[in-house]
Amino acid sequence: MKELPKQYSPAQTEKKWYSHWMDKGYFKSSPDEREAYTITIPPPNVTGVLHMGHMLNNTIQDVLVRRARMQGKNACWVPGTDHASIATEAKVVAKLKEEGIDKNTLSREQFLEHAWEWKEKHGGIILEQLKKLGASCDWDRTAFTMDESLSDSVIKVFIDLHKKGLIYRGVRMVNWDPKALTALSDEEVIYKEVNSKFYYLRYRIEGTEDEYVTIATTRPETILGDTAICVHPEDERYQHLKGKKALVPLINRSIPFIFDEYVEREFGTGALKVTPAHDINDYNLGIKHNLPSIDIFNDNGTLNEKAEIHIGEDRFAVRTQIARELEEQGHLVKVEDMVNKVGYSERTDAVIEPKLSLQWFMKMEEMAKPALDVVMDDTIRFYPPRMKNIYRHWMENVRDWCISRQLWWGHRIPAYYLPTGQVVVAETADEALKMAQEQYDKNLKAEDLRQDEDVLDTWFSSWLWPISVFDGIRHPDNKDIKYYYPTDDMVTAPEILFFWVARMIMAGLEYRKEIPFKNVYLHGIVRDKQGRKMSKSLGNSPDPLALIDQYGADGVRVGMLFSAPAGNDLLFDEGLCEQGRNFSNKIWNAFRLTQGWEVDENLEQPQSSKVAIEWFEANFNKTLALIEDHFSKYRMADALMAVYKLIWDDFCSWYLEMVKPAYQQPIDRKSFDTTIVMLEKILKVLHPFMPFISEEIFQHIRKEDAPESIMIAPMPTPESYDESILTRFEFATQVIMAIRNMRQEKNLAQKEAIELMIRKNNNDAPDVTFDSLVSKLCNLSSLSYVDEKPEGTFNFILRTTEFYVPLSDKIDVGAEIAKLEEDLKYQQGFLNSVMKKLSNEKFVNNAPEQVVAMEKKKQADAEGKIKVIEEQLKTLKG
RNA sequence: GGGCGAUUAGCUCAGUUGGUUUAGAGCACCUGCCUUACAAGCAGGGGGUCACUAGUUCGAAUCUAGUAUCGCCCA
Repeated sequence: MKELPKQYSPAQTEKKWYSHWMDKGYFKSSPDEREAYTITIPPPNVTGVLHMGHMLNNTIQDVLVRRARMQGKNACWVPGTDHASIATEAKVVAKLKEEGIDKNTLSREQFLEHAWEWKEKHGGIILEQLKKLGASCDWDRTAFTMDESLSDSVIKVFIDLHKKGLIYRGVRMVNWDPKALTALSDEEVIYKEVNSKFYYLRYRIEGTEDEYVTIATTRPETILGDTAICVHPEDERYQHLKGKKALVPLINRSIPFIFDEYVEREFGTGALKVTPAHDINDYNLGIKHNLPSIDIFNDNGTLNEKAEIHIGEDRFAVRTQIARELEEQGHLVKVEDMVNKVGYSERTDAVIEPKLSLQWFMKMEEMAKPALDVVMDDTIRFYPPRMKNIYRHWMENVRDWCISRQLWWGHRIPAYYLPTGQVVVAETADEALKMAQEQYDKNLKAEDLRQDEDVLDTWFSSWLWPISVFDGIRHPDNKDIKYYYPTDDMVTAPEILFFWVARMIMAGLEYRKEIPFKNVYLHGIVRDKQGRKMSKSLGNSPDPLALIDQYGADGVRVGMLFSAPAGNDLLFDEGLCEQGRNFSNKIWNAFRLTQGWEVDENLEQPQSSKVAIEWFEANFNKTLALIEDHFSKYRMADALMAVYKLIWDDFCSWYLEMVKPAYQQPIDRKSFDTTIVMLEKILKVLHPFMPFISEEIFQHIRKEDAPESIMIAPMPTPESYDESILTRFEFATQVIMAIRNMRQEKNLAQKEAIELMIRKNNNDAPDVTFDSLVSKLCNLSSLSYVDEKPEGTFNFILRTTEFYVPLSDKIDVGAEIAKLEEDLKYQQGFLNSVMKKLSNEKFVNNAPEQVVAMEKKKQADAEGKIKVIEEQLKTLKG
């Protein structure tokens, strides 16, 4: 016998098998005649590190891929990363700053050198971490959004959409990040509730000495950019202001009063300062009323010369100072505390400044429609389906997408400006020059053209991901794209449903005339036990790699999945990883048990083992069908729970106990071989969830002719089974549990053999199928059927069958009677509820036949049982 | 303010088109066990007016309306 440790230790095993799989190339996929199963990874940030969200996301994908592979499909999981423009550039800028280098002193080329250096150093760390988790990605296909083929695809698509008129340049109010010095999309802005001050300021009315109008604002520094004061046209308090002007405090600029129903009379004083350059609503008002825009901020959030005062100072410093100055000069009426929502940059946490600027936009309306349709008609299925509603709401209210970013790291916009301000869009500078010469001026030279300084939003490359990783934009007919596209499953978080999933669908329909994936599985966000999002600042996120060290990758995978019910946010609890580890250990010890058995070739198979096997096979097939059903609904936690119970409860607690030979006794050949076959089957079912331990044990028990690895072994498929053996076994377990109970109550050790007598009622024929098993598990010296109630025995009743156990203990008649009476009370209550239904004519007439029949059966069962109990009571009471 | 969703055992959640022994699971908890695979274990056990109110129905955790509380998205 092999030496096997009592406790399973994952560390060595996991390393060993992962490199074995890599060496054998089991993760690789290339097109062939088999059915393809494809997942493209939601690309994590290239310079990021693994967090709990990735753990969950990739565990789910690996389960799906491994399962598909074992089902005989050509499974391909494409890994990769995205360049994360803002996040990466911010990190590089910070790193340069530490080294004393200011980004502004570098040329674009110099900066990009630093950025690529950073990417080479940190890029891909996260992919290495995924290997620790067991991810079975085809690593040869690892893609990066700034790889040549993916970059070319982005540029090609930009040019194509520009030609189609779907990309345009326009002035818009954008979310400006003064720290990153770039525009952000709406989705990159996080609104937080903060405690602010509400300043009531009075503006003198022009041409008067002491007439004022009071407005309220949370941003007093922006008065320097005011170009009007707006009141409601029906507000009686302000009728006298028609045609008049007010003077902006401190700088005494004269601004008109305007009247618009936009103003809420009840809010503040009912008079609103209008700063079109710095507020989206004011901007719209400004357009309507033809107001000038005065942009008082520099890009970095300091004030510029248009502010007239405090030039060069930071907006927040100015807020404090200006409040003081306003007070000194008698313009501050009062200050109130208020809570309002302020936008913050998701990446830099800077307060967002609404700012007018010239940006590139993509029209969304036209593309959104078909992308909405394919989801609503279930061409693409969302799991959970309720996400369809949320998707629809967004797609019906979609706004144009601001795709330019004022950064260097990313895909530079292929637009070239002529000295005259005209613009040409072309793949290369040469082509741009040619176009410019043809369209505008044939004397133009290369140095006359200036390429746009900005890069494209990272999502503008990731929306092509399912196509571009197979190079399907540049080469639409290549073998890979034709074989793998559309992909099968997209596994991601609901927070990027719009950023990414919606846009991938648009891109797929636009460039392949086909959906990018068939199913979208949206898993929840990983939160801590208290329901808070995991974040660095809270420090409430465990280190995933430390967890793997502690519990094994298998254990952590189980822990993640257990906490992930379909589509809900999950409250992560380390205890679940511990449960996963304990599960590993349980499986390990089940395997150990079988390895300790000595096989006796001459031994005949006992009846108890024979029926145990029959039962387990039926049960196994039933569970397989259940697991398939869960998978078909993407209910991973439920599928795993079914596997967990199959192994722990059914295989370990029942089956192994049933076939286990007595201490130091040998086992017969037939039972042993079948047990090993069973073990192998359940390991296969387990493999997608716990790839390492299943491989380790599989290799120990593998036969010569078996597949070389469990990960390429065929997944068992459910076969038909005899349902009745399961119900009959169910009754046997009740008998066994009742006897165990009795032993415990009477303090009777398992070692002491007992007698069992059974009396059937209602002329029922005894079912002896599992008698041998009951005898074995309960250590019975004899099991017999009797017609008369024996004297001086302990007893229990199951359904209408009576069981008697003669014991040397004195019987406490009072206690027995009490127990029976309690049972009787319950049965009578139950019978009552059944009779209530059956005596209701409407029920009998309206309910389906089956339901009525079932109730009648309940009635008969209950009556039979009551009769038996009553008889026993009569005997006891004597 | 607009929309979406939720509320079932101490915790996290299942409960399919209303009917399957007067509601299930895992964990936690309680009791007894170091019984020769596993104490990272074994054998048992307790625990819920299905948020509240009204309605539809022969029958409601399930359908409808209202109330309360919470969450998410958008403005």
